[in-house]
Amino acid sequence: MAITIYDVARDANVSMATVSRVVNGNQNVKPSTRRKVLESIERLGYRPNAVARGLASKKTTTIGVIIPDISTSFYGEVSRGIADIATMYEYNIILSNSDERSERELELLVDHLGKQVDGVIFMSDSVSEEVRQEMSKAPVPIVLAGTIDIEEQFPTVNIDYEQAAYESVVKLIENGHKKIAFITGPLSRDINRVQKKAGYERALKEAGIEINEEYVFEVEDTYDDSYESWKEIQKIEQQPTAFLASNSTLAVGILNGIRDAGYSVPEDYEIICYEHSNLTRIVRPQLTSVVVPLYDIGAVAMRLLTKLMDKEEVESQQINLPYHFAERDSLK
Amino acid sequence: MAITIYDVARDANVSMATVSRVVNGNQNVKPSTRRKVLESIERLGYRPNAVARGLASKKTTTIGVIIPDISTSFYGEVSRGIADIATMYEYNIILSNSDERSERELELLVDHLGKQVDGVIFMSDSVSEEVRQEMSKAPVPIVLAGTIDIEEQFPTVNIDYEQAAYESVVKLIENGHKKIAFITGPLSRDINRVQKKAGYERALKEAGIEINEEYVFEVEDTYDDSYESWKEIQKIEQQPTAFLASNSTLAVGILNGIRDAGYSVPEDYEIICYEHSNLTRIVRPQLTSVVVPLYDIGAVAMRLLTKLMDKEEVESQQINLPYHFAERDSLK
DNA sequence: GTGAAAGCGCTAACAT
DNA sequence: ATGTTAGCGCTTTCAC
Repeated sequence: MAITIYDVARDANVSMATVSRVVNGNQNVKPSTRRKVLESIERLGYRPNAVARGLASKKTTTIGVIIPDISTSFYGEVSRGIADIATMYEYNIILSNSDERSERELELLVDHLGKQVDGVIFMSDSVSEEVRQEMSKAPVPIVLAGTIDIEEQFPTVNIDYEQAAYESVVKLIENGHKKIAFITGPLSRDINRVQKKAGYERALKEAGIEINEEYVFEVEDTYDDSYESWKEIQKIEQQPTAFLASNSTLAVGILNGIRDAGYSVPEDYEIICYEHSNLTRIVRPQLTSVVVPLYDIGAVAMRLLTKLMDKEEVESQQINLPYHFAERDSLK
Repeated sequence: MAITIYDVARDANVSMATVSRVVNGNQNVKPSTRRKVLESIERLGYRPNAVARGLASKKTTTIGVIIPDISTSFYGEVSRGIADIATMYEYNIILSNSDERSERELELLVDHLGKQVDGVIFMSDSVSEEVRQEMSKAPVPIVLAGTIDIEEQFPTVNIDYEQAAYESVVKLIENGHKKIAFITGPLSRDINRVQKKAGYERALKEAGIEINEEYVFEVEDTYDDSYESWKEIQKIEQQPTAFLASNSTLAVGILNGIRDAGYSVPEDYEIICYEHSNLTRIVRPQLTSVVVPLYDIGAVAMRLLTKLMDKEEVESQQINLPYHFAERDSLK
């Protein structure tokens, strides 16, 4: 059996309460008794039991993180931002993958809440109705990171994807393009449909360019799917001459499709994309992109959550972080 | 205040013990009472408190995962393997990043153990003496994943990196190379020094090729460092003609260095590497590589941990998974 | 098949 | 400054 607070109390000739006080850094302890207790703790090798502490105090210093897939560079980077700030505020993280299955997200939410987490950071490409309901009933704060909440009901940290798409397409238009394609993951996801596609369309509309649904390529969010999609794109009679890709993986798929077919970027086609990894710098030509501050999205979301858990006032619950363009070689 | 087991008991006119039994699927409950209890649970919206359960039962159904950096593709993939098997066995994961700082690893170990995890999966590039001691004292099983334990003290899941390096270099030798370089992350890490470099040297020795320390390039484990290292390599009077890279990121750094300088792969230089991401398929030419089954390493480690936690017999504590070569275009 | 009761190890009033 | 005590919500003997 492990050493408990009771063993320490007896060894140091004080009460459990006093031991608890020194362990928790309470100032109401005489320096000499503190020393005595610390010595007993050291000698016996006492380690507080966080589970017992959690039950008694109703705080676990643990938060839940529900994420689509930790093995992607996008979510890996966001998670690191979350984790670093969590460490700073001495929270542990329970991390679970949802694969964006709403049903699984629901299970995980219930599961994490059952573990009495003090807060939750939720990531997904859409917030389903059932998930929204469960989150509404949650007894602890929840922050969305890199996740669109069309109802703006929950605290959220993002960039303005719509504006970024708009500005990207404006660049392409300024370079003389009129046949601009948008290659994206599933449009069932709010982030793709309500934000990125909307910005793409706004730029076209503003330039008086007719929106052509044939130029919207909806694929699975994988390199291979994007690579294959090039074959479809080539079949179109009115070939697009420029691409906005909704992430670096898709952009690289198209890029390789183009180059393996013997064409050149940016001479024959220009490409711009959202950047979610260093892939954009690794390929040739390097890709001009919207740099999404993934780490910061995670870090700021976690910081916001700490404030919410501490019941501090927060000015804004819907945070949009700045982004910038990395001008590289896939635009002329 | 949330609904407790006591509320359910009263509502269903049974004792707490009975509620506990139906919640835990104990068969010693009459179907009719079970139904009654289930109905109360449903109506009141009762959710078991896992913290209280953990305190009473001394099992938290949570494991600790200590990982260098979740934002790398290597560890992201391993983690996913761990997480999927953990889900299967209904364990949650507390995930923490150590950045491979031994001091931090120690803190995390103590921290996770304090949270009463039922087991730990530990990843690092070496096992320091202090960490080894703390792990030895741990009251729960610990499994190392993708991590070399030179003392073979702890259960471990890996591939035979030494043999893989050996076979890789043999391929290069068979292609006529005698000046073969090894580009690697810090040699302070056991995995690089004791395994990969050793295999590299064994192949050379066996072929009667003199080992030249000038051909061992030790860099930080980043794309940029590897890319820059090419400039150093070029200064050598006796240029190497082939490379073994200890991971895909370093391989791509060298590859781009070579190509940006106007040389060709595989015509001027050949490259082979350990594959830790799909980068090898994305770059041109695609890289011939040793495919490391990262997901499986995580999955098997977690499966092994479940057996250990259940005190099942396990035949072997040191598991080496199979690997294979992906023959692509960076070798002639 | 079901209930009573004693903890699990700690925190947090409340006394003193 | 320190001690006493009542829980926190559950599991787990042990009776019946």
